[in-house]
Amino acid sequence: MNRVTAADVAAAAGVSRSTVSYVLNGSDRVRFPESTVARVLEAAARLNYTPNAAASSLRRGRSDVVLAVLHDMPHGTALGRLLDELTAVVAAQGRSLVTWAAREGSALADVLRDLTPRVIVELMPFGDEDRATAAGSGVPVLSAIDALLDLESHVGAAQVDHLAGLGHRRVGVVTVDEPRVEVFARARRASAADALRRHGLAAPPVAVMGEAGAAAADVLAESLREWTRGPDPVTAVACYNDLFAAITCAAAERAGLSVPHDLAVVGVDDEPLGAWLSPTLTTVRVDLPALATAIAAALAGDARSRDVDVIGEGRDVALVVRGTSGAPRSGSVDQTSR
Amino acid sequence: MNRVTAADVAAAAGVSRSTVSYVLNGSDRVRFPESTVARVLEAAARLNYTPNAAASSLRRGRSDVVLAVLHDMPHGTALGRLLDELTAVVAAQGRSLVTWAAREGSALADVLRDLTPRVIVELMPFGDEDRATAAGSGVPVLSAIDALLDLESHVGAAQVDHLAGLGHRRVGVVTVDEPRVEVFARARRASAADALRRHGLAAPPVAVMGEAGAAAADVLAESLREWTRGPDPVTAVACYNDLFAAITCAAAERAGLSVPHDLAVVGVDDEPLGAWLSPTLTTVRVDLPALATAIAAALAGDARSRDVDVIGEGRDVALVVRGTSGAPRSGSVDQTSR
DNA sequence: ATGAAAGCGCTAACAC
DNA sequence: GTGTTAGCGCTTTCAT
Repeated sequence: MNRVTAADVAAAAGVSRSTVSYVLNGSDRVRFPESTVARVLEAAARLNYTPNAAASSLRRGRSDVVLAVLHDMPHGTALGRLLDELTAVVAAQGRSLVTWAAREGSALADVLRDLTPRVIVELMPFGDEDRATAAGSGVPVLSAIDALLDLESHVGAAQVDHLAGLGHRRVGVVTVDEPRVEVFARARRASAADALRRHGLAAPPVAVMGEAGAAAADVLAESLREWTRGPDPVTAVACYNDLFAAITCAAAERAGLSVPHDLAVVGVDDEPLGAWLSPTLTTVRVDLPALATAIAAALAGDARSRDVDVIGEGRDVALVVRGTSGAPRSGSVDQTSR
Repeated sequence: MNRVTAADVAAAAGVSRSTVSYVLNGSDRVRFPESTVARVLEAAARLNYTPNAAASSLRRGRSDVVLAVLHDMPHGTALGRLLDELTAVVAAQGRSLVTWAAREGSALADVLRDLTPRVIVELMPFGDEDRATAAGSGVPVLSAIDALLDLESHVGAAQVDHLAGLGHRRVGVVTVDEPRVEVFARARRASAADALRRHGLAAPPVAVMGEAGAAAADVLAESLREWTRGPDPVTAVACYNDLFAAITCAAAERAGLSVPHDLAVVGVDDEPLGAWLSPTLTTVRVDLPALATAIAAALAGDARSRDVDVIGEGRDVALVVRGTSGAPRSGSVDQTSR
């Protein structure tokens, strides 16, 4: 099947190629009589004409493709929700959002050889090389990193506010050691630590987890035993995400701690499965649709050559209170009254 | 910043535009002296030259973009694994895989106006409209649907084989009513039913679930009570995926059934969180990397204008045996001996 | 109101 | 070996 070009449509409609272009692009500059428009439209439909995207972007000097870049980190459902929403709002702008997952060994330069997007949306922090590529390519980069970090900075706070509100005085932090999410993990635990300070509580003990493999719970159980020993035991844990919250619950059981009575656990991301753990998982849900909208708005404002930072709103973080969090058992040791 | 073109590089290197093109594309037809090559490469690097993808695909008459199409169904981590792997193998072919999520209201035609991929990979069944668009666009479609269905047809069988092997004689099925995954859900439950027949067991009672909302477990608990009533109770359940398996476990508890003693439960997808449920979730893991490789191989064979079906291999399905599955309690009622 | 014509940046056949 | 040249299909200015 030979591709149908505008010339074919023009011939079929008995007009020139430029008329076809005008009619199809609905230029405001020129108005064509109904009959001409109808003839062109009919011919285009009959021949199943699809404009050549490459020719069109070459001539216009720009494309209507928006490229969202993330990496191959096994991500939960949260990022999927963000991408779905982003796809929709970008589509509403008459552009197309496609996603590309960077991997160890694959460079942004590769995809930019095959595709010149109108703008690149940075959803995961670029490495130095990719950053240089993006900068040199002349394609504007819309970075969502600051917005994401802003959101993250409320995540740990939401966890701690909830736990402190329940009366917990010693809170531990379970974080993850994984380079690709390091920046987010750091933001989450930093905001948790900040919140603890704000509540006048001690700095948290931190357990840094590697792979979420089978041994993870044993390792963590050891930390929990240590944290809960002594006169001033940890009674609550703020976890990096729901997966590690689930592991923490399993670790608690192995350490002989009952959740939530001996230990309250709070995750992040509101994974669907978390609602069906027993006890059901208390978690922090981030409002990704709102972030998608913010990104889309920045996109509409059309970052020229300078990067644009989306400013997320702090309240786009909501606690989902379920079974793994409750008040500490009969007050802390240092509260002898009552 | 004005875009650097091949002409700029040519001027800087003191050669013609075609030489630049030849050198950069490494044509086999012509061989240039080291010095020329070096000069061109140096100039390109120094000017930070990026070829214009649109011009290049326009001229070549094709692009090196592969477009993977799926829909906005909230998918688990399994599909993410598939996409990551696919991105990698496609990159190894010197092409770029980008992903586009179709949504209610957004059409494939929209993205094809902004992007002309070399081939479209159909990961979720197209609707009639998108199928027509794809066909009319002249872009070959590589459908992974048949391969996915082939895989699915082994999923239910793997669940049932495991359960029958443990001695279960009455097995129920929990499936989902969601148009976007209907074809896969049907394949899973059909293969479970087939397997039961093969084992000489009765056709399964089927619970069709809607949303995985809070009420889901109550609804399902009612079904479980019914199934386990009477002389020939259901002792095991094959679930659509891990989420519904978790809901089934919760429902079992509400129905006063102990998992796995009164009821064995098997999921699908090997969601990371499933390993931390209690009891830990037995599940079926599908070998997506193998599927990605198969798709990539078909891609390399370069579907001309006809669609190509990837043939998946049945053994790319593996049972992950964990805590929710065990032998039925002291044999079935009809096994009076022993 | 419509058409002719000039490229967008690149590739590749062909000439020198 | 290297340069010249002719478009790929489209948009858009400028004539008519």
